[in-house]
Amino acid sequence: MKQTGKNSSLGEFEHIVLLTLIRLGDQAYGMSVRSKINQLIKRDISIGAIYTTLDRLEDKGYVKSRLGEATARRGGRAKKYFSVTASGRRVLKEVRANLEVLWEGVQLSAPLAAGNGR
Amino acid sequence: MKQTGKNSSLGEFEHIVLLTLIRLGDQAYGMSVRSKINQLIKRDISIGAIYTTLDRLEDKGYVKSRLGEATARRGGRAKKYFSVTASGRRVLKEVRANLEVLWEGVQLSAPLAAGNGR
DNA sequence: AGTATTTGTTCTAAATAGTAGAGTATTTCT
DNA sequence: AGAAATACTCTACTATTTAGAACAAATACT
Repeated sequence: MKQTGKNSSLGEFEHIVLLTLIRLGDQAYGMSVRSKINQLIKRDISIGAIYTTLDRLEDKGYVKSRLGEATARRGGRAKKYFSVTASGRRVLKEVRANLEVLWEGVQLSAPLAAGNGR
Repeated sequence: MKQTGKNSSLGEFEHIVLLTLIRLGDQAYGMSVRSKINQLIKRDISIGAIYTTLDRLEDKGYVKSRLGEATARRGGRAKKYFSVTASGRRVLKEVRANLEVLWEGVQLSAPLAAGNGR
């Protein structure tokens, strides 16, 4: 009875988006996710990239969405809010655990023992 | 003068492979990378997946390879050893830094207010 | 009212990354 | 020589990432 719960992995960007959604809480929607990512790490992602990822994440059941109402500001049209599901949090936790194992003991910095080059 | 040093990011699996190479040190070659990954995180990757990723990583300049000699054991044919370049370490460092920022303050665990599960 | 501007999402197309597995080389053991 | 073991190559395919134009809806301005 292989309880192989799928290859619990996340694409690199899916990982980023999921974390950002959690960060933004109830203020997470396409545009805000985009600017938050741009703010947190220096990476300018197109808006299309955000939505395709959000959609895929929803297909996988890692996020769910709800439609909001328009706000009273110029162009403030209805937003589509996203939130991370329990399943999404679980996979995030697993990915994190794997990363911790993989990074454990890895020392980047100085190539000390490399035999003084040559 | 945009010193845009590329979108320093790494695919999810590239990330894993790079870390594993560092772990294995001078004993890193296709087959050992595969079994090491399988050992560290529970993930059974095909051998083909390992090599295509290794090749791609080499194209990007994140790893370099050298050919070893055959060892005196049944089937011990010549191995192709891989090592992470300075550039590879650099990108790894950047990815790590980004991940740290993204995870900062993110609390997964208890959905306290979620209404007792379900 | 009519139109420009702004905020926001959809859709489409294309490039990059991830994955499996069969095929090919060697090498030792019997 | 033939079998078994270790290792790498190659090919094909699927999934993820990415950009940007198109579309929608709401307010601001004249």
